[in-house]
Amino acid sequence: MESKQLLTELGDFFKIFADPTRIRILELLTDQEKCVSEISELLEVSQSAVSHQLKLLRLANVVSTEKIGQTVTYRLADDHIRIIIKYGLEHIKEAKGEKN
Amino acid sequence: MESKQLLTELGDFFKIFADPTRIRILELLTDQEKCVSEISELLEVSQSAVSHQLKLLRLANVVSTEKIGQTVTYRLADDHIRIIIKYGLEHIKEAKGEKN
DNA sequence: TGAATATATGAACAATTATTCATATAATAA
DNA sequence: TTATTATATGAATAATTGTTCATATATTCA
Repeated sequence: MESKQLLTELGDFFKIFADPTRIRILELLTDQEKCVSEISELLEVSQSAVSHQLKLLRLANVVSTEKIGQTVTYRLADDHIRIIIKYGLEHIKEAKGEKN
Repeated sequence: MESKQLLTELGDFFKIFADPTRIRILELLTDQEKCVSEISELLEVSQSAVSHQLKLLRLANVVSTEKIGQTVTYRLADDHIRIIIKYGLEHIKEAKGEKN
């Protein structure tokens, strides 16, 4: 059994995925890195809201950034993120399937 | 790109993991099924709080139950849950390691 | 039937959080 | 330098949520 503190940190980590805007950003970054304005336009979420959420993603080590000129490019930090999203999607798709 | 609605459902799915009590319950059930009172005692969380959280876990298809007599046994619904917890733990342990 | 045990649940309060709005910072172009 | 563009951020409001307390339901035992 892992320590209570570590599991609380794990809960905090999963909070990152527990918001529609953030999970949409992460899924968008699964295939390709993108800059803030692209994310904002593709998801139809205000630039401010996107920046706020990207900050949380960055603080959680879930995305990394690269600044070139005025634009900041965001990408997934590592493959754990891809895998977690993948298995989450599989689970809910299966759960949906089993309802029929 | 997955649909906005599906990704919102995915966000809701991850909310399940985004609470210290729930993630501790899930980690506890990783190795062995347990009944409500065992969970309550092992985690030192009130029976009421545990039952409330177990209900959410059940509604999200994350655990399944079996009632025998007065006791209700809870277990993880499928291996996706184990895998998601596993990769989550790996991610935060690595992130910790990289700080040093 | 009545008492005891295991689990579930409704209501309410406290705490957390996502967005908007306004504005700040930084980089480029004119 | 001034204007423009890209991104970041502080404050405030609205909405969501986890726990506690009290109580309900269900099962077993005497």
